[in-house]
Amino acid sequence: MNPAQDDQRIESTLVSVDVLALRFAPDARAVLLGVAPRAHDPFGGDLALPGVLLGRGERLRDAALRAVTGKLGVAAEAVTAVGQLATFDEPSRDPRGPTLSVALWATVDPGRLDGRDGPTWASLGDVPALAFDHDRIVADCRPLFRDRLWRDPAFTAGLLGAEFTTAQALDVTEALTGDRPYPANLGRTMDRVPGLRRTAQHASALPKGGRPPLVWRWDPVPSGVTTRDRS
Amino acid sequence: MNPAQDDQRIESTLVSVDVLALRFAPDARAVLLGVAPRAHDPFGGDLALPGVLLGRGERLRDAALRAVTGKLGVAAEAVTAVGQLATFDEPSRDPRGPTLSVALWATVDPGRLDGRDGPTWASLGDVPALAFDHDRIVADCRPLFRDRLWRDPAFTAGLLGAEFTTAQALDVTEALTGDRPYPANLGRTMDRVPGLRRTAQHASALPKGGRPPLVWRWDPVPSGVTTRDRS
DNA sequence: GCAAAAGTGTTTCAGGTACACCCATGG
DNA sequence: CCATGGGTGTACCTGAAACACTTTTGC
Repeated sequence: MNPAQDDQRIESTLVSVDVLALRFAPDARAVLLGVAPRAHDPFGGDLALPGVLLGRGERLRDAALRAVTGKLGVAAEAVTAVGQLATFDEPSRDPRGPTLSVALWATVDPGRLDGRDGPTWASLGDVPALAFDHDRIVADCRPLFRDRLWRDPAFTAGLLGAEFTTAQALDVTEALTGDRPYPANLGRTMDRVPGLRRTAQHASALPKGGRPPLVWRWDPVPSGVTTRDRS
Repeated sequence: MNPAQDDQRIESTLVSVDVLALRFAPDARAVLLGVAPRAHDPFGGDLALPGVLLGRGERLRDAALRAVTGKLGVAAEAVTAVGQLATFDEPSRDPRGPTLSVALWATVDPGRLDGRDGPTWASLGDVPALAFDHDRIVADCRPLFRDRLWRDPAFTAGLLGAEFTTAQALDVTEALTGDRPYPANLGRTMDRVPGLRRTAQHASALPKGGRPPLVWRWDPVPSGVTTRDRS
């Protein structure tokens, strides 16, 4: 109707990128979420998801890496994959003013973590109270993890690593879906995952005896920080 | 590590909201996508998805309504539901500078459109070339529609209206999934959709004869612009 | 009554779930 | 050789797909 109607608005919203950094801990047999105490107010000292403000022209994945390296102290090389989850637009979610929050997931390879373990890693099954609306973000995104496991190869490979055993796959599945599948059925599920192969190897040395589990491997994938995101 | 590390960046990215406005046309038996010629450069005159810059503190859904009313000339009351799709962060997607694009869907009730049909409605099966990266946005979001149909009640009810026939349900399903289900099977699918009920009524007057299809209705839902989005 | 289009019931098949059984290891 | 735990094969069950058949309309 009004032909002079224009795109321009005086002030634009700030965009923050909040990361749900996931890491599988084989020893604890749990999937951990990276959280860090906030350095400044608001919520100074409280635990929160690592997040940064998105810079002008910055890619979401780059901002996510910045958040994970800066706030969690995780080396960039330890981040195996990054992907998109959802966007939260509640204007009052940040007391400093309206801020859009784009939630991303990132998977961390515990093998590539440098020594000192600065950040707090909370078990996904027992996440402490977090600053801002991060509790809600975690709650809303948890079912999205469940959907991605075994369906999104980048996510799954990022979480489990290039090589893993059936036992570890069982643990991860239990952590993300809530119940532990029968090993036989999970094996068949994994057979249907493109790019995933059984190897002839068996992992030795289980803590308490038992048959050594099969080793699975992703086939060609060059790897690096991969994601099949719209960008 | 560096305790003085700060959230603040000098300049923040602009956020645009681009809307995939869907409308079911019972006569054409097709699902249409709302597109409009751009008023200004860049891409002046080219067709594009309706989009606006997100104002400071503005909700995504409000921006989407602003886009649909302003760019498509659709009355706000005709928008039956709004929801989130994905975020696109390619920095070069807008020649004017880096802009984040949050893609939303909106459903439009053709019955509540005011007379003059300003906007172009393109069949989802035959979308013309669009400005910016909107071709890619449409391509990426199309499978998301398929997932939402019969699973997201807000989306489904928004698209089909409060009351619809089996024949219309068949048309919509075919438009969104690519193939037409057997009427019997679709009926059973709809029986499993929460809130959806068969009525005793039959629609009369088919164009070319044939048995009059059943009428389906959503039960209590107050309606209005509904969405079950994280916000 | 013939064509068109929905609705009903039934068959079939694939997928997932459950489980009984076998195998390999530590003690 | 026993406990532990993964692997193999198989039975079962649910849910979706396909189709024959019936019902209701327009011409």
